[in-house]
Amino acid sequence: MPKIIDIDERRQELTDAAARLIARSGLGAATLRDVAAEAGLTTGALTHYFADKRELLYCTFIASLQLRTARRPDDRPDEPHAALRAALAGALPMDEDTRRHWMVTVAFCAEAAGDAELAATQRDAYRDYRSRVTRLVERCTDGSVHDDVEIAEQVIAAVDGVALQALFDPESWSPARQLAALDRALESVGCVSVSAAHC
Amino acid sequence: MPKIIDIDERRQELTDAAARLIARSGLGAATLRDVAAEAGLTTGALTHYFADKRELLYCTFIASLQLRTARRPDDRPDEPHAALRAALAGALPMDEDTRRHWMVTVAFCAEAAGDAELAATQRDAYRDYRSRVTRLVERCTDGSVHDDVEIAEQVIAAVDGVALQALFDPESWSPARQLAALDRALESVGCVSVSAAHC
DNA sequence: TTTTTCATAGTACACTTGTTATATAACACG
DNA sequence: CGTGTTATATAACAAGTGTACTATGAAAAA
Repeated sequence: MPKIIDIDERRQELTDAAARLIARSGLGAATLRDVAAEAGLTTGALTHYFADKRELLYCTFIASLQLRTARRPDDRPDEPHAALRAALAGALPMDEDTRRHWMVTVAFCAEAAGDAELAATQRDAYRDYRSRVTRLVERCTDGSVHDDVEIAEQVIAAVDGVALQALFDPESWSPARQLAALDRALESVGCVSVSAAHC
Repeated sequence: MPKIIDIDERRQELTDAAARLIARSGLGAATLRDVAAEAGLTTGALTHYFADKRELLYCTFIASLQLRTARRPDDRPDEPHAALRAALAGALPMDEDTRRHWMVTVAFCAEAAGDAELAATQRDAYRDYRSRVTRLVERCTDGSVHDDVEIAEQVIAAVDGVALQALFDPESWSPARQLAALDRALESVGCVSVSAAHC
């Protein structure tokens, strides 16, 4: 009867367009018309898939989060230290994709200030991230220490701090420098990975 | 001849109102009318002191930056390690003022995505911060090491990473926990301060 | 007191926004 | 081949935006 369309795919096209626009020109530039145009559609189609602008922003953040979490299942090393390093390196804004995710995150945070539900979403995303990294740390320490959570927090903080600086100063923060900072953080915490030489 | 008014003070009242509004309800809620009303004035007065909304946001960020940098000249310790620790602790969102500054910074970053001048401002602010912390680190290491800048970057990253997490999860990040994370970072970098006991 | 000059209020305007409603086009299915 | 259902486009709307303009008030200086 109806025109068959992959609704999830369409939604992702739209959230992708929103993310692209936010990263390129800021949150203020992400108007409904512009997002629709970026996706090659019009507001009519957009409102068909998202009730609000708020819902669009929410889904854009979630989609960007999943995109960063579940990408490149091929280069996921088995060795614990390498796995930890790879997971953390994936959060650094070294390419266009991770940069975009970071900009979406920042925009989301800026909007979450006055919105308790968005703020809770951001908080839970961080908690998930923390527990995931904690598991990776546990595999490294093999239960020999009792403060895996603290270690995870420390390396997450190191990575996010570097990311925040690198976002607006890519000249000072080449991918190599970002990785070097990550390795320094891993080293000073005792979870040294394989040397950075092979990168 | 004219009505004499402290123009700088007025400007600060307005940027304060803007910062308060941004921190409370997000950047989107910081409309010119609302900012003026928050300061007890009207848009007429606001446009008398700031040409644009952009200039208002810019000055709000700068003012928030200076406010955080140059506050409490009394509790600035002389001992190098304590001085470093105090400077870094001042960046943690442990009270309403620093929380506000962080929210303003996030909002500024979200807007700076599409504005090269704002982005450059954010970048330079970070560079200033980095060189200031580097000087404090130098006083700690006494020239015994050659990578003071790397150490400074590492502790800055640690602090900012914690701040970012603490912003939207204050339940998990009490001031004590934030300070503990800072001390852990200082310890693992070799710049241990006086014990956290006296705080 | 009078004059001058700026601070501020108030208001109007042009524009953009998010949203809603309506019309058209496309396509699966009987 | 209709036909009904849905995707999408178009258009209109009301609200709110930043900005510009004008009028008023207040106070310092003459």
